[in-house]
Amino acid sequence: MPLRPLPAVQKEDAGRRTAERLRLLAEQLQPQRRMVHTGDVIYQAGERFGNLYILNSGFFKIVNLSADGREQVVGLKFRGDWLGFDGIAGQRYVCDAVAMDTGEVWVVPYESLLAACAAHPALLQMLHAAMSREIAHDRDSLMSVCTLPADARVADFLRYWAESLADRGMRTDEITLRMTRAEIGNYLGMTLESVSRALSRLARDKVIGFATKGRREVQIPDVGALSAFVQRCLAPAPAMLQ
Amino acid sequence: MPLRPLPAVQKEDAGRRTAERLRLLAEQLQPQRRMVHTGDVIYQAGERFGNLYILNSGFFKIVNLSADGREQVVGLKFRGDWLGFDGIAGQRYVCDAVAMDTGEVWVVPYESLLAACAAHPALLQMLHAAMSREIAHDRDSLMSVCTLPADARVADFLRYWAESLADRGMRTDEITLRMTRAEIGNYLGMTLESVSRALSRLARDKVIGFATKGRREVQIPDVGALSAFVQRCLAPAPAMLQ
DNA sequence: CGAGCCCTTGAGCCTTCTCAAGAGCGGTGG
DNA sequence: CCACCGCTCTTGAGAAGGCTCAAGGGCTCG
Repeated sequence: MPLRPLPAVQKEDAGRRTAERLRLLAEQLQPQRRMVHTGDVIYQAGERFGNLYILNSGFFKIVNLSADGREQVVGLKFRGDWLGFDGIAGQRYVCDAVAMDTGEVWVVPYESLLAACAAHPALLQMLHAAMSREIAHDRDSLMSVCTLPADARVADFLRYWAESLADRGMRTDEITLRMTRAEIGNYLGMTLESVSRALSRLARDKVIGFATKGRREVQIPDVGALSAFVQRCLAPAPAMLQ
Repeated sequence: MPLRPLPAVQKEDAGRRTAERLRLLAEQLQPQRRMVHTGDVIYQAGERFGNLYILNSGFFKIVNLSADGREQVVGLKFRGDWLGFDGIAGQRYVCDAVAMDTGEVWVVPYESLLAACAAHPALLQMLHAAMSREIAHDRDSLMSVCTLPADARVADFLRYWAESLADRGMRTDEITLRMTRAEIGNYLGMTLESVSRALSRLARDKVIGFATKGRREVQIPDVGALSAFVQRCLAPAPAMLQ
């Protein structure tokens, strides 16, 4: 039985790849840069599509709205991620993109991006890779929500957040959740109380720790322990012997 | 309160659009055509990426596999849909694509597609629109699973299936589910028993009907009734007065 | 120092899952 | 032709995970 994701070899160059990609994009697209602050909305469902956005720093959440008023966080975006793909097909965005922190986004008019892609095939490759990654990740999200019990979902969420940071060369031993319990619960399909209980259990099991002040900072001494915790949730049989 | 999706005006030309798109693709890409039968696997997780596929007829399911052996249906594909986007980023497919019926897929080598796109910008537009649609739909799936109770999820699933057929100009008053209760449950994050109970309830409420023989065929006299049922599930207050 | 959030924790309830039994349908072989 | 087998589906009863409701504590900011 295969038991570990093992996300390929990339230790010291974590983040360098992202930085390199961003450098290339900046160079070839010369995008307009725009500072954002917590709560800023970069685009909104229903708004006419025109730009894609590249996140140079900060964090974003993507919020989906249904016709009947349900509202759900369906994605999280980190440095190097693209935003706005959902708008291409219908020429209107179908989600809101909301900043969860101070940061900088690059504005890339879709039409001029296409023009640039025609000249630089590597650009097109990056665009497609970004869309592909988003599709693959959305599916993983769906699988987590569908197949994991609540506690494991929270653990997997933290693992995902930590790994996203690690991929970009950022610290993961102490991370700052940019979301309230309610937002996390919304993203994971559970209530804020359940999120809180799950975090308490993770802390009790020493899989995570809380900083001295505030429960927004989470210490993750070992990301692998989070994966192990998920596995433990999936194998309910305590396996008394052997 | 906005209460109805109202998916734009497209009655008699439903399906014509799809057919037109396919005609264009066939013409410009001259793809290799490949017949498939129920259970055939077009590509598999881990396999080296090279081709995208366009579904000309039949139905596919996309199955995601986790490192620890969980398996989940994360997508359904109908005529005109593209398959294989998940493989672009990592140069390996990360899902299985499995035929649920006899059908025909067109094989489109990614590299030659890019070459064709360079010559025909409309092609690139179609490619991006397909990827964009997939991203938007994956998010809707996540929202359904996260925000709807079991019964509503099943109703919404039927609505989605019926609308997918309608968009392609196919009948929706009587549809044949290509999936077992177990597969539907897996896709929706619930057990097969819950799916069965939900379908029974939908039938009892006359929102759907079952054909004389076999419970695989579902009669949907009015797709709108499915949406209404979803709304009813969301508004638990019986609203006794007024 | 008080107001407004956000978070935690408990108790009871409800939806959904689990386990189990049985029916319907289709295929196979005696 | 019919008996049998395997698979799928339905339905019930009981268990349980997660939700709802409620109370209380901690931060932050004015």
